Amino acid sequence: MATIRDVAKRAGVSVATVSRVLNNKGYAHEDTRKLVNDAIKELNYKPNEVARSLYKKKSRLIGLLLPDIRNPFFPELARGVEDEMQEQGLHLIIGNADEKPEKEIDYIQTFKQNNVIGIISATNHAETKLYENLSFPVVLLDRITGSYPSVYADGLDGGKIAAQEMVRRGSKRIALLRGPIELRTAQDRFKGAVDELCDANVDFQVITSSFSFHDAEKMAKTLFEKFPETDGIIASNDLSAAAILHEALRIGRSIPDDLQIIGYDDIPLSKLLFPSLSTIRQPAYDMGREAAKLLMNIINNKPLAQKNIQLPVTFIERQTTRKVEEND
Amino acid sequence: MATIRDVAKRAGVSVATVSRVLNNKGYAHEDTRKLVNDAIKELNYKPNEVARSLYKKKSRLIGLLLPDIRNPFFPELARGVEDEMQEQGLHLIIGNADEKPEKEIDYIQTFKQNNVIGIISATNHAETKLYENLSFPVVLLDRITGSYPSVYADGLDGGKIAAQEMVRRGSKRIALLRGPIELRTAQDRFKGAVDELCDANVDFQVITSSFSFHDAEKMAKTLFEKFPETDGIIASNDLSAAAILHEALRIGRSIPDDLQIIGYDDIPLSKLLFPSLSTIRQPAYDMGREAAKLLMNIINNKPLAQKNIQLPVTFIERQTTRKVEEND
DNA sequence: TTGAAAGCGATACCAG
DNA sequence: CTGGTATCGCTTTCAA
Repeated sequence: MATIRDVAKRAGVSVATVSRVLNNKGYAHEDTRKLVNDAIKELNYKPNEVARSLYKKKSRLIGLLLPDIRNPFFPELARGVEDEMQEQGLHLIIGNADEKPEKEIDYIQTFKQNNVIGIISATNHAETKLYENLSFPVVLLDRITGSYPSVYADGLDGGKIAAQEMVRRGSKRIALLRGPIELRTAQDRFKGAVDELCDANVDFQVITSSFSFHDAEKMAKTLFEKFPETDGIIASNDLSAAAILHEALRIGRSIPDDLQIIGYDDIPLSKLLFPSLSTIRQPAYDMGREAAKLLMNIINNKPLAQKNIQLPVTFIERQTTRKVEEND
Repeated sequence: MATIRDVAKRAGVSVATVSRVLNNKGYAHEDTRKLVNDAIKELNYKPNEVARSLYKKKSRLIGLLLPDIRNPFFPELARGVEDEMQEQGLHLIIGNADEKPEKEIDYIQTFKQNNVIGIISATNHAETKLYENLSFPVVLLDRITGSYPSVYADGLDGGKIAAQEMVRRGSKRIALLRGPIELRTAQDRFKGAVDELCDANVDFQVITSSFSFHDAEKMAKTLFEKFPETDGIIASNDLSAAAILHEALRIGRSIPDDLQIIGYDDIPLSKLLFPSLSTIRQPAYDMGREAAKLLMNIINNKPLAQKNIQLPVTFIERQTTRKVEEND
């Protein structure tokens, strides 16, 4: 690999000049500029990011921390972040924390050691001390705590809409899944639904469940054993909803006539389920993009319109809910 | 952040000594060693990977290139790679090439510039020149070309098994999906199936399809329009199979009585479909781990038992295929 | 067994 | 407008 020295020699100038041209900083005569640029092309020179990073204590890397790369919701977020960063000439180190704090610590360490200029985190432990004393900004994605800037979807509204749609379509004995207690986003959608259900003339049960694949199946079985009379289920995410749908069909429930299901997230596979899953859509890709933009604004010291960006959610009507007449 | 100088000062030794202790290289008196280690602990010193990397021209980073992070098969591979690397104290930069060569080039550039010590690639363009002239080893994952070491599952056998099971369970008019022509793995499973079907007393049709989410639905619709009399479908991957299953149920086909479906990959969601999807399982997680091990062996100049590692596939019987008596 | 000093490849200050 | 040079934090000869 050619170095800045090679370029300088070839162009017949000093490394300082090359550096200036490279970074469009300080003066450089038009002619020398051309000389340098030609040399750069001829040698196919690319600056060494490591050397740059060492001096400036800043790389062009962003750390992205995901809680569970197997849940299709997160790759979708990642795509949004990635696309936005790419447009800004930045790159991502994606870390999968796997819901384990040790892994998370380990990744944060790596991020630090590689001079990332910022972190976007969607893990479950951002409230803890892990993120303290960092010399670069942190943006939370799909997560909320008091202290960090964040991008998330409106969980209260999401829960509310889910409950409304469920009631409106006639379910009377509803099971409400409550995601991980420590996740503010999970609790928001839960609360939103609870509030709405309390006001409605329906019975409902609460079942606490994790977000992960592994637990979803067991949870689904238990649900139908304990509450066989349930005629409507508001799931905490699409993964759980898929497991529930599967189990419901297995035991011969008729969907949506006898049992309605509403998921949460709208992961790509939701529409491939059969019947396709009615769900509350979180704009995952856009959330990722917004988080990336927010982080960049912070890094560049741009004034922030708002520190916490909330995106709207929408009800996606598919086939696990019954049709009703529209009366707007 | 404390530097090696701080440690040296605190321990009352030179930076050279600290470095030696740090890397267990060269001599160091037991007492000084302790002195240094104490200082390291007290200051909570972590070596600056960037500086290290600049001097040695080697980082502790591995590049992992994925074609499509939204296809759940790939996160599974990634987990395998990640876990193995983590055990070796290495870290991953995951790049999502999105099936676009520009993105791939861009990531390879980033990998180079950040001194990765190796790349594991699962993209669709490894045959091209992108990977030439790299100063570090490349391992292909779920991909095969002549020139690079690789880890993959036995596609010929996979296709063969799928066809056997399909025929054995009584399908007579089979649609065989053929994945992307340029992917050797896709063609292997296709060929394996074709060979088997040719030998059997059945009709079959070939339909070419991509692996992506987006195209799956359209393809499914077309399939049933063009070949309504089909009674067995061998899909090119689980995503396509899910789309086909969805469409089949939508148009009222009875599964598996009237139509059997066999997928490929065994992504986590396959068992959550209803009926749950019979499929050919590729050991994705293990493939990831093996690829990581292979790469490390190459990096460490260990003798290789084999340059190309083929893992076995298995038929996972679920509910989109009919039961038959076992006669081993 | 230890330390001084020369890099690694870039940036940025300061002098000219 | 341009060039010399110290510097970023670490590793590795080479001498002592």
